[in-house]
Amino acid sequence: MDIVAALVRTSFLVDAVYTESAREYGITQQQGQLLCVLMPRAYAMGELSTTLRLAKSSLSGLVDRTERLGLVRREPDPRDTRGVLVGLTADGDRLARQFYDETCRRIAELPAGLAGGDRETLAGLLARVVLGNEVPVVFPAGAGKDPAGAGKE
Amino acid sequence: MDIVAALVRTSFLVDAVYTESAREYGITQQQGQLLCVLMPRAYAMGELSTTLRLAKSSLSGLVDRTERLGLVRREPDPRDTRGVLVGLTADGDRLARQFYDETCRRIAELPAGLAGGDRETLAGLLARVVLGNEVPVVFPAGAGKDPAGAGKE
DNA sequence: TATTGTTATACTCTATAACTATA
DNA sequence: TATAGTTATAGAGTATAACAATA
Repeated sequence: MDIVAALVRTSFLVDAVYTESAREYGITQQQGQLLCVLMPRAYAMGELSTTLRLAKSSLSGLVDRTERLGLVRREPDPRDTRGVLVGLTADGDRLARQFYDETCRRIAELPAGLAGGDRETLAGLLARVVLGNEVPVVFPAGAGKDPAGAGKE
Repeated sequence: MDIVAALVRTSFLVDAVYTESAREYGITQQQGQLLCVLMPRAYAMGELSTTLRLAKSSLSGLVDRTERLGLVRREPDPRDTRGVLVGLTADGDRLARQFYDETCRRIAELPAGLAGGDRETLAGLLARVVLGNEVPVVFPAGAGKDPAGAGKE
């Protein structure tokens, strides 16, 4: 298997786990991703649009639907009257942590067949790929409480 | 960056490249994936449903839309009167090869910052992850003509 | 005038449930 | 009765273009 097929099929696998986990928490993959991005802090719509690589109108709709679930909230941006800041509600924060922890747990199981040293090597190489390609932080490492089993590995 | 964040962010990155590439060929990511799966041979709807992890009605719609673009074709299954076989049309085969080659080229660029040996190591470790988790072959390695620059690496 | 964000509109994607036809 | 697919329906996701309000 060449590097391209390996990357694409790994991506497909991770995506399926992420989607399935979100589903079990009553949210969609996109909503889960939004919650994870917002875990450390509130974002302006424009920032979110860039981070999630979505057209701004697409993001408006995503925030609308997630707001309707009571998971995020729009607040005025004190530094720009035109803007809004999107942040987690108390419910959203609780769900985000649960979803994040559980999803970490499941994804951490994917390389279960690798020995500890190989997992370290894989993590290091992927980190270099990610950092070399300006990937926005859609999934913070070690945000919130230490996710079970995924903290330092 | 731990292994979980590395996997999720890599997945996000690969997904973005794949989607962008599809877009430039006038198709969606899902249609592109369908075309790639069908490159080696025709599939029954049920097989496709399993391979792409889609509900069968979701797949019916996807095939409908892709058929409307003239890229795939439904044919009766000679071995089961109830079933249909979905295969590429001549146009679909041509587009699939172009899309596949170009997408391979772009994804092969993602680990450009890694030395050849490190790329080999990464490919090997990811292959073990994929093979250890029963990922369907959504993106064949080396199907059709040798994709530029992604053949043996 | 440029930027921030929303609305209007039109697709695509997805799933569940009900259905048809064949095995 | 079980299986292969389709249809009906509903909602989520996405983008482009036009718009409102503020910088």
